[in-house]
Amino acid sequence: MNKADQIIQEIGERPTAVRTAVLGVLLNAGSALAHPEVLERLKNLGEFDRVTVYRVLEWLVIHGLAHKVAGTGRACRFQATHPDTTHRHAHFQCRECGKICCLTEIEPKLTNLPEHFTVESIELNIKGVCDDCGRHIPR
Amino acid sequence: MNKADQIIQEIGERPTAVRTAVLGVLLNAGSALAHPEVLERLKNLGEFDRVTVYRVLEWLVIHGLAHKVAGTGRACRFQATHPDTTHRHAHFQCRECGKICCLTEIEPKLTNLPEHFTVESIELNIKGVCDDCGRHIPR
DNA sequence: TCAGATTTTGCAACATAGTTGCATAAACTA
DNA sequence: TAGTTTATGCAACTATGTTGCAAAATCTGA
Repeated sequence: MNKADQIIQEIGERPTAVRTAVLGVLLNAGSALAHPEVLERLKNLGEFDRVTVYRVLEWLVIHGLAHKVAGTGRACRFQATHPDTTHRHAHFQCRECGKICCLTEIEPKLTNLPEHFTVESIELNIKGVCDDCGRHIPR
Repeated sequence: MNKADQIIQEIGERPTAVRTAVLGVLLNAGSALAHPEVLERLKNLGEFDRVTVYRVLEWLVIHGLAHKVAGTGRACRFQATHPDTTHRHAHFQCRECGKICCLTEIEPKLTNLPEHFTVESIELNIKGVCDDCGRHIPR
């Protein structure tokens, strides 16, 4: 059975064709994908409506199967939540290629947080130049 | 003389009417403002074109007089850089009222960053419920 | 397994956020 | 003050995302 299918069934929700396909795409991607990229990769798997894909991406986030990352551009990117990524981890976005990836080794530490704020999530976005681009592009 | 005017002159750039007005709005705001909010507040100061305001906001960022914060919505928010805010600081966005404010007391610490990534900026976004909303809205 | 209820999908239209090209206006320089 | 550069305003456009609604798919209980 499909990995994506399995994950959706495990949380007791309906593994429809679109959900399975979208989650599958996210699981296979090495980095966070923007909506157009997801749509592009779905073309190999069938015809899916862009609105439905938007809704499925939101659905995945609500059900904790993916998370939304705000990058440098205007578009949000989505990434499947792997069991080993906790709620508190960092994303790295490359200025050159725009790729976003999880840096699981980094644990953002909060010190001196004002007491009257209730914290629900922490996002640590690091921007710079990634390994690949740093090698190819002399600076 | 106007504070905004002065700041722009100090960096050796032209303090035009729009630039002074926009920077003034950002300086007076307690939190980061999205483009429509800036436009709204500018109405008291005269008629300004929305495209020009977009361009001025970008201009302020390029010249280091403001910084751009990605919030939960799609719109970017802009905040005047105060002398006491360093390049590495945190933003807090309230889930209820959407307000974004700087938390200068927090210093994001990076540990275990992979060596092959060149870091240019670090953004620590904390989401939750702010002081005001936490008091008014029982949860 | 069928009828009705619920959920999901697809389509069209709309909304929001931001960009581009270009002509005019303002500011600067010699 | 004339010419050059820079900034602004307007219109049109692109990108990203949302809403309403009807049709299709799925589920549930008899």
